[in-house]
Amino acid sequence: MTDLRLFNSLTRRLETFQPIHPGEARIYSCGPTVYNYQHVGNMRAYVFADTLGRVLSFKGYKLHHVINITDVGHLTSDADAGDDKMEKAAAAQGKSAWDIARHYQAVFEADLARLNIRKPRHPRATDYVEAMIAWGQAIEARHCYRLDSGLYFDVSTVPDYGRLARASTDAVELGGESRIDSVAGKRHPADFAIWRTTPPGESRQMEWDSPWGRGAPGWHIECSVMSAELLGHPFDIHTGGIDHREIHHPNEIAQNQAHSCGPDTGARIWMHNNFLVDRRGKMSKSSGEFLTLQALVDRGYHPLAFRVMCLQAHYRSELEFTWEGLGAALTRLKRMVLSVERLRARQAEGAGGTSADAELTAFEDEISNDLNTSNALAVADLVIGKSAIAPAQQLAALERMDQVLGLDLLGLNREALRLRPAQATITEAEIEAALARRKEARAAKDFATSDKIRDELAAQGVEVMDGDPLGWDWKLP
RNA sequence: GGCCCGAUGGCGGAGUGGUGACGCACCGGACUGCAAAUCCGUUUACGCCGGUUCGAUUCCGGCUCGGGCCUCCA
Repeated sequence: MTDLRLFNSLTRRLETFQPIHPGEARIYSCGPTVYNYQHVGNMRAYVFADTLGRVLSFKGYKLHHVINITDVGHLTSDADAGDDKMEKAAAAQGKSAWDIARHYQAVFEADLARLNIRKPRHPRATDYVEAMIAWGQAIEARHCYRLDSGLYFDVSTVPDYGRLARASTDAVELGGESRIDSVAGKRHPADFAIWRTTPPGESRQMEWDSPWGRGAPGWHIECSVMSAELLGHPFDIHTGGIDHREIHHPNEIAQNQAHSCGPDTGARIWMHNNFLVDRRGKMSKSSGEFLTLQALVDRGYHPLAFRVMCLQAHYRSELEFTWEGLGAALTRLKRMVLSVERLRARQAEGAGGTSADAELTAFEDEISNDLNTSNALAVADLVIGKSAIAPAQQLAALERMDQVLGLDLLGLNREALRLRPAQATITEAEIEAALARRKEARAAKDFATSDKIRDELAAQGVEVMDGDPLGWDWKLP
């Protein structure tokens, strides 16, 4: 079996995966704050985390995967002042913060399912507040100090703070002109809140009693606590978006070091996926407009086309989102699915032909090389096109590869990929009726009528496909 | 202002010190009443200037442009 080599952000090099617990792989992936919909850029992170998990399963490891749900409201701007996201959303929608969190968590989980992301554990931060308080108490004496606004972590008390971000404590301190006023009393600009005390006279919907007053936990503490509770420290791999490499994960590491009283970061390998970007830069929720998975579906693009799009690029590269690119991915997926249907029809031909062993080996080599899904996908296409391999063998190989690709290649069909755009003005029944009339006209060699019907359908976004068993498809923008 | 990353054909995107992935589009062919869908086949690239080398898209330096982080963020 090929060794699995993964890029560790901690060392900035490829490292061979060595499980801490023989035969097991334990992964923690930073999940979303559920105060709004997730955009497709967010979803790329989970396609990546899922692919990593699938590769480990493919290689025979028993997988323990956690994607947490941040349902505690954190702040919209400065780390220690400003509005709370969850409470702000609640106020805007006239619901409670708890309802907001439940709603967006449900939508998030449904989106994961539509992308064939296998169901990991989704612990909620609000279920671990007691443990967070206990963690804070454990590290307070040696690593924290109190201010009126809460309990703060002193980053100078742990070794190598910012190692992951490649920033030394000094560099952070000297970091040029600050664009944000820092909280009065903080010993160091990089110090962060373990607990945020609710200001006197105010109250929040989500708040708890603590030794530091009534308030809410800081954002960073939840990942330290939940990963320790659910996976045990140290665990194998911690994943997240590349933005977490600079602030959130260094802080998480600092907390872990403080708690274990040692240099250990809590996880052996830290991995970060790059952003999905558009012409103007990375997608961002705070900057207003953003694309949800549902917006793609509304336009008639199957969710798995987005997964193909993600898989075509390496997780460490920025990926450009365009509708043309999504359309290309959908076309590719359609053709792959069609090929599988064809292979299935030829399965009875017998077992003559070569095996697909060489391709399976090549496939494993690619995914073992820091998850080169781009090349792995190309190998899958190679299997489809290689007629020297017996159809049954081709199918078996594709089924095996799909354990990693997660495209449901053997379960999908062309009809399942034909999604009705939300703005379509014609119903499927009307289309079928028009096609029946067209069939009569063609039988009577009345091509003028036949072509007229076809033009009318085209005007309504429907593409007639006579030579295809499917008969018609939506023409996507 | 500080730190960091990227620049590959029409688009997206792998990868490599020397035989120029892959997908989509395009073009040609098959099929079709004509198209479309599908299948088969072909074409197009490595930002600029130097350096190292027998040879660089790949290594080094500079430049230009683009992006990220420094504030919640996948």
